[in-house]
Amino acid sequence: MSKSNNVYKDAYNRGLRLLDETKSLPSEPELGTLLGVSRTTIRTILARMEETGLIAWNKRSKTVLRVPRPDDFFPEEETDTLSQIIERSFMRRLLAGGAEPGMQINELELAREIGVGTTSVREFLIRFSRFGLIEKRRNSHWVLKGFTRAFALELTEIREMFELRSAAAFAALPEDSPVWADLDLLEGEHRLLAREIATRFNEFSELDERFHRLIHRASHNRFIVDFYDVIAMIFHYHYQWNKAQERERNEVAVTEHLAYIAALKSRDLGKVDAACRKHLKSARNTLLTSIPEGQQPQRA
Amino acid sequence: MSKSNNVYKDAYNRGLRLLDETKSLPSEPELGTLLGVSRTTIRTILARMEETGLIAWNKRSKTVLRVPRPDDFFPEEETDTLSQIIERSFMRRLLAGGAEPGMQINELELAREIGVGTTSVREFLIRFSRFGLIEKRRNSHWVLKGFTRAFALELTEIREMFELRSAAAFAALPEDSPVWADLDLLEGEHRLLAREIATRFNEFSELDERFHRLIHRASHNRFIVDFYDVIAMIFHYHYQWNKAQERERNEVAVTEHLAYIAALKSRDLGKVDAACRKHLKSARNTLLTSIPEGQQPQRA
DNA sequence: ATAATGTCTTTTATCGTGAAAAAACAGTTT
DNA sequence: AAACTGTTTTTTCACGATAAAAGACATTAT
Repeated sequence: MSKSNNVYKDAYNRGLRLLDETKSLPSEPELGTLLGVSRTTIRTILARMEETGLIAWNKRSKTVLRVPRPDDFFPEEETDTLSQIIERSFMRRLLAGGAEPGMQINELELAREIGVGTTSVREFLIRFSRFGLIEKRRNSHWVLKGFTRAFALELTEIREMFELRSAAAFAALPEDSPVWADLDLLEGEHRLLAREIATRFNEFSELDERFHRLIHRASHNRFIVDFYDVIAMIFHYHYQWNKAQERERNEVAVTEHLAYIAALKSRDLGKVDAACRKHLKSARNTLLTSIPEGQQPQRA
Repeated sequence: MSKSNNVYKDAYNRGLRLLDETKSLPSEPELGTLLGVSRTTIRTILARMEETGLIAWNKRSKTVLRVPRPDDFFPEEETDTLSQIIERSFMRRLLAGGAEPGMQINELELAREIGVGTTSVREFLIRFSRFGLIEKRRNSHWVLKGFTRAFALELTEIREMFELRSAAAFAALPEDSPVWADLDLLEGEHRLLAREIATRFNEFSELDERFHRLIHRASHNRFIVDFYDVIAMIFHYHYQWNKAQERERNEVAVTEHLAYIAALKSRDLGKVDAACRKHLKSARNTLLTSIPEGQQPQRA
C-alpha cells in the first residue's frame, strides 16, 4: 500500500473552501503557500477540481465554475496522518482501562490491530516516548509506565517551574514587544468566552493552549517551549476522557486566566507570581482528581 | 543485510572475560542475566566457544579448556549498535564544521554516506530530536538548529533549574536513605582522583556523569532524570571536541564537586545552593568558551 | 526581467520481508 | 519440584522497494 495520499486529500478539502470566496484561483505557488503543500500536490488538486467540473483550468486562468457540494469533499477520516491514527488508537487503549502500569507493549500486535506496518508503530513509539509514559527495554519490548498519580505530579512539577519562569520573563518584556498585542487579543477572546460560557465552554481547551503557549514562548528556551507539547498532549486526552463538571471547571479557568492576564499587564512580578500559582494549582487539582486512584504502579 | 549480530558479538567478548576467572561456566539462564542477553544468544555464544576449543560443553557441564587469546575476541567495531554508529557519524559531521545552522538534513544522503538503511537513520533522527539540535519540517526535511551559543544557554538554564531543585531534594533526604552511602563512595573516588589528577584527569567525565545523575535521581521526577541525557550527550561530545586545558578544567571541577558533596552532607540548604551554583556556573563557562563565536543562527 | 507553468528528479513515508534476538513451550536432570 | 537444557514460536531490527510529495530545472507568458 506504501503511502496514503492524505496530504493531498486534506489540502483538497481545504482548497474547496477557497472556491466559496473567489471567482478565480491564484497562481500555483501562491496556492502552495496558502495550503502549506508543494506545487506537485497543488497541481494534483487542480487536476481533480477540473475533472469534477469545479473549475476551468487553462495555464494561468483557473475560473471557478460552481460552488462545492458536500459530496465534493473527501471523507474526514481519509485526511488523517498515519501517526494521528496510531496515536488515537494507542491512547484509546491506554485510557480505556485494563492498561496496567508495567504492562508490555507489543509493536507487532499494535501494528496488526491498527492495520499498519511495524515501522510506523515503531516510529510513533519513539516519538511518544518523550512524554514519559512508556519506556524501552533495549533489544526488547516497551514497557507502559502508565498514566498514574506519580506521572501527573511529576508533570505538573515541571510545568509549574517552567511557567512561573516564563510568566516572569513575559512580564519583563519591553513595552514595544508584539506579545502585548497578542495578549490583548487573547484577553478579548477570554472576555467573549466568559460572557457565553454556558454554551461555548467546550471551546476553552483550544484557547487555553494558545494562551499558555504564548507565555511559554517568552522564556525563549526551546526546552521550555517544547515541554508544552507534553502538557498539551496530556490535557488534550484528559479533556476528552473526563467530562465531569467541564463547564464549571472551564468557567473557573477563564476567570483565573483573566486575573493572570491582568497581573501580566501590571508588570508587578509579585502579582504575576501569585496569579500564575493560583491557576496552576487548580489546573493540577483538576488533573489529579481525574486519575483513577486504584491504578498503582507495578513491578515489571 | 537485514540485522547485524552485534548483540551476540558484544556479549561474546564480555563472555570471554569470564573464562579468565573460573574453571567452569554457570547455567544458561544465569549467564543470560550476567551478560544481559537472552538464552538464545547465550547458546550461540557457547556453541562458538566450544567450536574454538575454549570450552567443553555438554549439557550442564561447561568446562573451561583454555584462556582466551587476543584473537578470540571479535573486533571492537563489530560490537557497536547501529544507532551508535549513526550517532557517531552524525555528530562528527555536526562538529567537524561546515554544519551551519539552518542547513537541511537529508535522510537518504546520510543513510548512503553511513552505509545503512533509511529507516535506521529516520529512527535515529526522531530519537535525536529531543536534544533540541534538529527540527522536523512536516512531510519534508529536517533542519539543523546547530550547536550554537543560544543552544548552550538554553540548555544550561534548564540544567541549573533542575539541579538546584534536585540538590535541595537530596539534602532533605532522610539519614537512612541509601543515597548517602552512594555519595560517600563517590566522595572517595573523587578524593582518589584528586590525588592522581595529573595522570588520570581524563577519567573525570565518567565520574562527573555518575555524580550528577545521583543528584538528579533525588528529584524523583522522570522529566528531570531524563533531561540529564541531553546534558550527558552534549558534554560527551564536547569533551571529545574540546581538549584545551582539559587537565586544569577537571582539576577545578573535582574540587568543586568535593565542596558540593560537603555541602550536601551538611544538609544546610544555603550551603548546598551556593556550592551547586558555583559549580554549575563554571560548567556553563567551560561549555560556552568552547563554542565557536562565528557560528550565528541563520534563517531557513 | 520576473513570475508563472510544464516536466523531470529527488526525497520522504510506508510497507513487506528476512535474519537476529527474545520469549514461550516442552522435555530432562538433579 | 525446581531448575536446567532442547526446541519452537514470536518479536524486534534493519533492509530494499514503491507510491506520494517535495523540490529542481527548463520553458513560456506577461
